[in-house]
Amino acid sequence: MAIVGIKDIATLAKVSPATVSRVLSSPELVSKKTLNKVKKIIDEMGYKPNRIGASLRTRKSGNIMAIIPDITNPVNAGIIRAIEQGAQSAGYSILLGDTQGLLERERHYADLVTSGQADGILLFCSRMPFKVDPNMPLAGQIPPMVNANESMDNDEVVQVAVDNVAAAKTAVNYLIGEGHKRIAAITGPSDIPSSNERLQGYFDALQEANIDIDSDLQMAGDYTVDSGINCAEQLLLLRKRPTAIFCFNDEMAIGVMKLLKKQGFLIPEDISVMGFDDIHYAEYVTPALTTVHQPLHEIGTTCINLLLEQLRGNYVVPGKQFLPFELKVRASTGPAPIV
Amino acid sequence: MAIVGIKDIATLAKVSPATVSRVLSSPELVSKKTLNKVKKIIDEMGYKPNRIGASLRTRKSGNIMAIIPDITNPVNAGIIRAIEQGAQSAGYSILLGDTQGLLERERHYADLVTSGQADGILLFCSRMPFKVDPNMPLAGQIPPMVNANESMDNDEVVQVAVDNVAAAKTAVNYLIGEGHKRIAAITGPSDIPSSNERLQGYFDALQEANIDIDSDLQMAGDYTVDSGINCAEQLLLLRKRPTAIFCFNDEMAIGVMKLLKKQGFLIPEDISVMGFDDIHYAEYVTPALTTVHQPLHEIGTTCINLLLEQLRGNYVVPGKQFLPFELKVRASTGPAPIV
DNA sequence: TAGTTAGCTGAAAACGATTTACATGTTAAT
DNA sequence: ATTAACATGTAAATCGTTTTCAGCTAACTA
Repeated sequence: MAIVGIKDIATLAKVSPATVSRVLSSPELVSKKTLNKVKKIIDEMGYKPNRIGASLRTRKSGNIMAIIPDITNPVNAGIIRAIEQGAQSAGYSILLGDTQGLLERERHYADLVTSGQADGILLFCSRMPFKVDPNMPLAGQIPPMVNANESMDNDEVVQVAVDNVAAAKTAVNYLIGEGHKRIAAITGPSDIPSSNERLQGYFDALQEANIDIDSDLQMAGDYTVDSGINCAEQLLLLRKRPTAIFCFNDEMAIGVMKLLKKQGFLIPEDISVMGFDDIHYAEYVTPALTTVHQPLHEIGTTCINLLLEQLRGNYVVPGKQFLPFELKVRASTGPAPIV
Repeated sequence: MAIVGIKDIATLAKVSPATVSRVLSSPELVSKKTLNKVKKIIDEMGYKPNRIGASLRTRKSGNIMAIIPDITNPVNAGIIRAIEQGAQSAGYSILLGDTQGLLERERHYADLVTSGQADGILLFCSRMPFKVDPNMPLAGQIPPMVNANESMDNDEVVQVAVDNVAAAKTAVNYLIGEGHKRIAAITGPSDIPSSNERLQGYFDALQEANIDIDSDLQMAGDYTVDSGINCAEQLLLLRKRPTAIFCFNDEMAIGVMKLLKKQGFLIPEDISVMGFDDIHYAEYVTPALTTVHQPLHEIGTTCINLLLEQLRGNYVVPGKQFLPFELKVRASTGPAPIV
């Protein structure tokens, strides 16, 4: 493809390659006359500078590596979309790595930075993909990086997310406010920080309201619709059923609703269902799902901006940066049934 | 980061850089003894070859550019996921370009190939992002490319998709078989090939069944939930309402169902609703949506395989390659109401 | 023993840009 | 006329690999 190089342009324009390079990257150093002459030739020949050559010299690839556990998850897709926009308008391209939760693949993709293919990392997982010496300050040991959504257990990392503890607490408080006392929680996998944080919020809310914690009401799901169904089944089998079910994501809430409807339960008259994430479809299931809204676009732009800032060589203060969540009350929750 | 280079390894191992390179890429050319010695040093030093340097020399970037109109569309996300898997196991990384339907951005991303950043293109849009001379054979004018889903109007391009005409025809035939005679169609944007193909299938089915085509029953949506709602509103205002509504994607079908339920219509007793795509959530709306299933994973793997084949330098026969669709009959469709 | 051959290895030239250091030419000031 | 300052342009080094070509050694053949 790239049959025409900077030397060809230089020859045709009767200048040196250096001048052509300057025309492209620092035009203010070139006289108007030569500038136009060279630009014209570049246009005529349809010359596109070879980025690889430039990268080698400048040690910048112009790429950003995004490492995501699952791109089909609408939460991730929404964030990625915003990120991609921000990256593109700063002249960066996004390298996408879908890891399916495998550490091995997280490492593989992280290595692309080490090997010069990318200049920074957006990490949507909770594990550190680089070998680091815990006794040394982290800065300097890893490339520019922002950790999003699933937060890493490391204060020195720049992190962006919703305050899962507070968000879950808000959700449960709302249910308590509706008179619910037996509130079940369907969690995500126990090794996922977001799930544990939400569980913490759930505990906090119950404790503050002096409601006893009943471990029968905590079910471990895995963020899939099917696991929502399974957990709901278990909950319905209990002698003392919950009057509300708080699912740690919308997918599981959808599963729960599916089962409840199948068994003839009325939502929310018999049992209230609360989700988390506010995915696009939450609004369109029946009844519309009450859930905690995550500001996907804002998360995305915050991530990319924090990363770009680092790439510009500026200091970014590490630690968690929380973005505002919002409780979306819809039709799947209501007052606790009167016994 | 990449503080240690091939020369450092060479020096440490007391061999030449050439030998180190051979250890990495053609170990069979190196004696066992040197091989082990060099490998050990590489390991110790945690050396990762700089891909940019290698790319410059080999003229291969190891990247594949995927150009998608919208990553938040579950259909695209599903396909991308399969693609990403296939690419990674062949040693390629995916560069993601979300264009939001803008030709300008399609071009921008396509240029990444021209500038050496990527070796091939996966194109999910229907416009040719390269300047081509229509009088010359296409091969040789463009880089390795596969066009997916939204088919380009060009026989010389390698294309992968579901046969939209046949799929839509199957869907409508099913409705006709259920006794429907007034079948509405809510299309996508008129400049999107997939929508026009589905419309063709709709026409074909009606014609074969000798059902008059009523242009009042064709509404132009834009593949969003809201447009489904709007179009459905228009349809309900008609003097002679349809007994079935065929939406050209599931999103719009979800919108239609939302409005129908709000207005108190029974689905499918009063009006049947049919979707297209079979997105994950189609199964979980109420009533579960009858729709045409697209084999996302298969589309993805076929795409990437056809591209990899080209990247290996092998000839791939151009033209459309159809993948099998499947009509998923669920609860949103049923027999036409008796008048 | 000399001549091949096979198997390894190293030196050096790419790849395509950027950038530093320097040269040239022009203008203005002394 | 001399010099300084500035504008503009050039040559050459550089980035980190791969790969060609040639050279060396050791083993094999005649």
